[in-house]
Amino acid sequence: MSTILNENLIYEILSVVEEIPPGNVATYGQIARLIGREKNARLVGSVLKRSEYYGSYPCHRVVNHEGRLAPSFPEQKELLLEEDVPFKSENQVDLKKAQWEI
DNA sequence: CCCTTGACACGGG
DNA sequence: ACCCGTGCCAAGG
Repeated sequence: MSTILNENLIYEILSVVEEIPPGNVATYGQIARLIGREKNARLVGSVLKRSEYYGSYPCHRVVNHEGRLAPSFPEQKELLLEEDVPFKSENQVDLKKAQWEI
């Protein structure tokens, strides 16, 4: 009963992440808005941090509102480059070109 | 129940 | 571009 919120959140967040097309990225805030929780961007991050526990999701396609990559996720850059995601600088995605448009 | 954490966001300087 | 303060809120201790 009391864990339903947690489970719903994880499900909603991961099902949005799953829909990000290859070659595009979404921001934490964008995902939060898409699930109707605009102010919960930090929560999106903490779910993705342990997303491996829930299965295989393209969590490398999620960056912050500046296009910066996630700390403690060294493989992220290579995974994005493999999909030809455009970078603006060494560790910053070009959001103008790469952000997922709904 | 209170306190701290945090893969965030946003506005200022 | 960088650093800082503030707001945010579920989760974990």
